[in-house]
Amino acid sequence: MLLEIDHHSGIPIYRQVMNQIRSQIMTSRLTAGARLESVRDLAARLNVNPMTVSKAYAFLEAEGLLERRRGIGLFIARIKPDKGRRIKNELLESVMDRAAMTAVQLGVSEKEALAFLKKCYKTYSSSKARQT
Amino acid sequence: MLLEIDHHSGIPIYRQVMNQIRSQIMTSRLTAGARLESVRDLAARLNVNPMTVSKAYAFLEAEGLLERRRGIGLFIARIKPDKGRRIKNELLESVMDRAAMTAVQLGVSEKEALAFLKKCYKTYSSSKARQT
Amino acid sequence: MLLEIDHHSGIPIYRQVMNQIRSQIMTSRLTAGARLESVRDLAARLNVNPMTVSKAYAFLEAEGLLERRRGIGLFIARIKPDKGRRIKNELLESVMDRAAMTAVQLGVSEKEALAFLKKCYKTYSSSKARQT
Amino acid sequence: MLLEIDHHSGIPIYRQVMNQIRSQIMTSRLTAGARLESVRDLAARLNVNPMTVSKAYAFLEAEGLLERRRGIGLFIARIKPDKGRRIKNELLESVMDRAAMTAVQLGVSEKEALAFLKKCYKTYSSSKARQT
DNA sequence: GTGGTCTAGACCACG
DNA sequence: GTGGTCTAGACCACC
Repeated sequence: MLLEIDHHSGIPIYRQVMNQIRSQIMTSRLTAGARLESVRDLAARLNVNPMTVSKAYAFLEAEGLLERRRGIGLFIARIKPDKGRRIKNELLESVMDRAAMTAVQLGVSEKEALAFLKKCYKTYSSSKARQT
Repeated sequence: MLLEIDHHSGIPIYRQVMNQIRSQIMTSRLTAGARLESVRDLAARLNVNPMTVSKAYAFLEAEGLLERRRGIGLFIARIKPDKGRRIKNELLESVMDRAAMTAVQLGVSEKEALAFLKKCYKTYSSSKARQT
Repeated sequence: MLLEIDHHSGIPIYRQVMNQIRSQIMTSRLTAGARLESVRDLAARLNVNPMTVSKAYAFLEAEGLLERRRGIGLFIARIKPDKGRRIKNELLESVMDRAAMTAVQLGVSEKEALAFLKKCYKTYSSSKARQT
Repeated sequence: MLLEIDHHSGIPIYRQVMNQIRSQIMTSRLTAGARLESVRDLAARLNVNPMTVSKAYAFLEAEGLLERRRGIGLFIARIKPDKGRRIKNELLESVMDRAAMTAVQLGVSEKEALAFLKKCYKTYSSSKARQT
């Protein structure tokens, strides 16, 4: 599992872990039934405290994205497509909402705003291509 | 000066104050040379701690958007059109960047992402009442 | 706020805290907008580590039952009646389901099962009356 | 012996094994004197760790429901009708107690609680296939 | 003052 | 081996 932690971003580590795992599930890079790296292993790999990883896993479990099998490990839950779409929309909405709000406040026209997003999108999709 | 604080947004209050003042400067609703409300007055009016307002003012001063005239008060700084555009772009870029990143991570197509932003934009441009 | 912790029940303390707060919200003993006891205060009162209380609060916040106001404290969220009812049903269903399952497995008739529940219900509702 | 394990239920596997065997004894599907499957055979058949089965057997033996005959195997113990009824009652009481407590805490009326249990009972008595 | 995050280390239940 | 819980104590941001 590819995870990248930025210790200087100001975003809590456990949140970064949550976001990245959630996004990998949403984009089917992690599929239902797959086993997650163990808490200890991931913690060692990321060089953080096991409790930090455990916290991320616990919240994702509360969200219904992960399932525990006692004494064995944590697995990606099989979720209904419905729910998947809803989570996706919520995530997208929150960020788009914020972008739109800022644009309007700055007096940026709709056209400009869209152009800006387009530019940023291209940057990310190409950088992702490189990673893959 | 019209300012609205949302105690439930999770965004630090001093940030909300900063964002709204900055956006009013950028959109010329506050013009160079105008005097700002005193820390105590604004704090009383918004029903927040004076330190919170003071902090917002201090950061805006550091950004060069406000000018402190000792013993008199704070005023909107004259900024070069160049700088104005740069600030605007920075603000816009940060939110758009985040939006694009999320969209890409979620596997949302460029087209979808743009449509989503468009929808949110319309919401905000029509109801400008709710500002953060 | 009345909270009782049983250190010997085997149920994690943070779960006990969650359950009791959730139930108090559901039964309107804690009403929307009310401020919760601070993490440190509650921890001191229950004689547990502050992180344990914090954990309970964090999960309830993730459930949407609590709201944070930065630097001020945690408050009961205003939730839609809809959502309240759904949560109530989920809680009730899980426990009734288990009871029914056990009864069926033990070969207990429906009539007997209902009579048994009735008896237990009376015990609890009267003991609650005494507490109030 | 028919046993079904649900790896997703969150209930410890050894508990599931215990519950099902106990319920089969209580409902005379397993009768006194019958020999139990060996730990290794049952473990292989359920595809679980032998220690898990062994643990379940050990607890049932401690409860007096099983008898160990050295070098031969485990057998269903002869239990007095009295004791059988007591065990049955204990099991039933624990779940009903919990159900009643939850209902009272949630402010659910006795009538509602009974109706809810009735509904769940019917679900289980019709589809006995899924046992825990 | 408030809550949030992280660490280090102990102990437990489960398989 | 797995994850879960709890503690004690440090540090941070916000008000």
